[in-house]
Amino acid sequence: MRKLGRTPYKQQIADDLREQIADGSLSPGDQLPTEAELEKRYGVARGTVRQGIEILINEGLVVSARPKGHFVRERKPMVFRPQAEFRPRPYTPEMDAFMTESSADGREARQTIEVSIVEAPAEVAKRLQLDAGQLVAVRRRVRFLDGEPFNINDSYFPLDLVQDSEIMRPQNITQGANEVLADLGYRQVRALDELYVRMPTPEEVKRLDLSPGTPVGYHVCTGFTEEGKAVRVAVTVLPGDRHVVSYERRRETDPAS
Amino acid sequence: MRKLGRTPYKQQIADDLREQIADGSLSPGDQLPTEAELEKRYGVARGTVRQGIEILINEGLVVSARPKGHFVRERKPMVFRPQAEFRPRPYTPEMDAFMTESSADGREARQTIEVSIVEAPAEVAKRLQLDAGQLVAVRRRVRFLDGEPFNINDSYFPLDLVQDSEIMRPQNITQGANEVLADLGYRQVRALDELYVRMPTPEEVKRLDLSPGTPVGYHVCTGFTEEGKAVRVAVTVLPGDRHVVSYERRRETDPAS
DNA sequence: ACGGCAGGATTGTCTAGTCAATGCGGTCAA
DNA sequence: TTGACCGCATTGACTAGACAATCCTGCCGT
Repeated sequence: MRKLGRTPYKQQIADDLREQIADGSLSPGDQLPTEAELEKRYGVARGTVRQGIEILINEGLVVSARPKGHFVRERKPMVFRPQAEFRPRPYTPEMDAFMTESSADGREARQTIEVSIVEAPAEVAKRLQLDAGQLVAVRRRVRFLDGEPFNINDSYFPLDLVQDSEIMRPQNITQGANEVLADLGYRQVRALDELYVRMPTPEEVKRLDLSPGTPVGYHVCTGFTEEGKAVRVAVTVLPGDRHVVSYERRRETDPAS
Repeated sequence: MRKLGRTPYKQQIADDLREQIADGSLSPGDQLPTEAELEKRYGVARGTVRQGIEILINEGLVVSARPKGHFVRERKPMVFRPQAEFRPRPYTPEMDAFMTESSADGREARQTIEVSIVEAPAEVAKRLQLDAGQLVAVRRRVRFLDGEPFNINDSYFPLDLVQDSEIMRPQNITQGANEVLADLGYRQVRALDELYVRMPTPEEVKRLDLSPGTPVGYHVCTGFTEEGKAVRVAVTVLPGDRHVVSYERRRETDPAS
């Protein structure tokens, strides 16, 4: 029992369980066999079993609910549509066909808002074309659905633009921050979206109550006025298990047709 | 040394090292202290040290190069621009300001192509408005940059549309598969992009040679003709450590202005 | 009927060790 | 000089155990 050159036990355990999850013998929400059970079944030490399960946890397939056991993870993403701010119209009809499951219907929505003035983080300063250390206003929001944190949205504005405006008040802005900016003379007509895929920082894990093995989409949106001035940078952190990012595109500048 | 209620040692070790990575005392490419070294430094068993490092590996911050040691991971993402197929024009000028680092300049590009006819996977069938099990043509590509696998792109087409066309040949299509489809009378004018963020499957890990702790963006693009017929589903797997997804948007249907 | 408490099942943390696998550098022979 | 080989440092896999933490369940007393 001490020679290698085979696939490690932990890997085999992970593979077997993953297979069972894939083929449906274990459905989302089901409990996995207990560690003791697997220990017996495979004839290995508990530490090895745990390492096998650890693999699945880090793949986001399993969550542990101590001390009840390990469970197959459930995943129900919600649509995140960056375009909505410029084009609030509904999806193309074809969309419904495969997106009906992702809706916020009947769920209780809520958000916390916190406004402050900070030195622009390098990433933000770069996009707002400011020097490092210049001050910006930031509206930090955490959005909840049914009491669970759903995503983080931090919007940064050059301080001189929004000083004393409604944006500085830590309340819900009914007509939207973009409209307020427009009223101030900074209507955004273009935006650049960047989406990074990575593992969350510990801080994000805490703020969003993420379980291990949950990657996040890190969405940075920079809004520009007609004159090409960057007036807003919105950073959104989207837990991968709770979101689908969606865009619609149309062909432009047809060369033929 | 046997009472808990404190933060676990493994967590502390991970936190300390993460901190050092964040503040620059450990730069990308640097070697971490060896396990033996950390064992001594923290006065814990080697297993505990390993668990601490494991955390960072799963966060994508550290890679191990056995038996040389553990190293701080390097990350250089490349821009992925789904819009390019409909709008090959360059970025907005502002883009350069913070995207210059992400370019393929001077790197050797290559791809493998493999064409086959398969039963449509459920996910694809749904989007192509086919019944489960109907046949589709699929072009599977793995794209390499400097010999390293960079992303996977599988494009599915309803079999009856592309039968005997150039799309069925496992070669590079110089004018692009979309042009071939257009020549066949199925010009795409709209597309729907969906982007899921998740951990890779073991198969994806193998195909893309991903190191642990690398999440992927799972990009599904459905292309529609003028009549609203779905004629193409492209599934792209984007390793998070090697890509930024980018979109440009413009305000439409101005209500005011 | 109800509240609290004890015990049990289960996962979480950790120790102290063994042996395997691997890449690198240095030694030594051709 | 070159190539083969050996040893070493390091990480990888695993064992067998101990004790901690946590939630649930069922019992008991009021």
